[in-house]
Amino acid sequence: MQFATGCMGNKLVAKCNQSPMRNEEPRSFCPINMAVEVLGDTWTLLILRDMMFAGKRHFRDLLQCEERIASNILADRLRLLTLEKVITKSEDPTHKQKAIYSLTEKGIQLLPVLVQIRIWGAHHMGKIDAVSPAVKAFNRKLERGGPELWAQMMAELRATHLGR
Amino acid sequence: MQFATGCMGNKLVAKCNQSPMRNEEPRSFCPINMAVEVLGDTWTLLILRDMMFAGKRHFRDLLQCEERIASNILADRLRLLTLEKVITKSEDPTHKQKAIYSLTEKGIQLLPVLVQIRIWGAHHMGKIDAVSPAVKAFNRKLERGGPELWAQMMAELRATHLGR
DNA sequence: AGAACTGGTTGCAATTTGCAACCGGTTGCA
DNA sequence: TGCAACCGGTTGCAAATTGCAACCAGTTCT
Repeated sequence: MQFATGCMGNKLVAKCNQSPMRNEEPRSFCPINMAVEVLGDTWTLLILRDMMFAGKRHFRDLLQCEERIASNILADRLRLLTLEKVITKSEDPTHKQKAIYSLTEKGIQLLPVLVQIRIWGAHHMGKIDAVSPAVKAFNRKLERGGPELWAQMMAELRATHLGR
Repeated sequence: MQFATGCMGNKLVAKCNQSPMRNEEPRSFCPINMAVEVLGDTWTLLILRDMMFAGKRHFRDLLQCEERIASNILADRLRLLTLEKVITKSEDPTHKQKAIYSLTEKGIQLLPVLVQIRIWGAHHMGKIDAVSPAVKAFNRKLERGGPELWAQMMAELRATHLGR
């Protein structure tokens, strides 16, 4: 029990609203499939988006996402991402009850995936007038930037999430 | 009714085992979210994987994927992907009952997304000994290849799927 | 002291998934 | 010609997952 903040008798209970404990065999060992088994749902990538692009690292912040994720789903996804070592959870020194979620190196290396998804989405799904000029400009930058830009962004994430 | 092959009185019935007709508003207009609303489930990306990397274009072929997708789910996802214009469906001239699924330009431009997912999966989820040397070699090639390689692969897909 | 904020949990209804059986038409082969 | 195998699915049902809204016990702010 490394982080026994908060409520509820800490009885290792974990039944409600939770995806399987991820003990099961993967459906196959294809790398794409293994990745999809972690990322392939409606919320996980949005959580990572908010951590990467919006700098959100607290439960309450992540809960405020534009798409209105439910708190039980968020809790479950954070648990799974932690289990998969895409993120880690630690205490916030400034507030006994606050948890800080950080990207691991594994998580940071998802940035190119997110970037490509964003480029594709902006290109093919984007309602032009529904996005602010600033966002549009950043999309263009991402498209032009290429691997070097991603590397730079990943370096920044390493600085803030891994303290390097 | 453009393609009335097969069975069932064509009564436009569509109730069982189907995701919503996708008439609903998106949860938000964020490009990543809009993309995730199309791609964010456990099967869609695997179908696209098989179309892109394994050249599968028939229902029966796609049904044979390693992960054993159920036929009703496959039918539903193909319907959604068609609705989203990621793929198209057409008749096979050699066989009245065969449908050919083709990637659209929108679908082909998902290749970089799939490639990044594959790279990440191979890097971070891969059981080293569970993958053939040929696949491993191709993974390395993808990693080194960069945007130029993707462009080349996309050109090949255009040739076979769009007949250009 | 009380209000507001912290990271969640709980129960329940509604939706989605997965399974297995099945369907009617088409095609290849003997 | 006849029949088996193949074609793209559909159907009904049980099980799992999602979404909602209320709630909780500590902690911090005022």
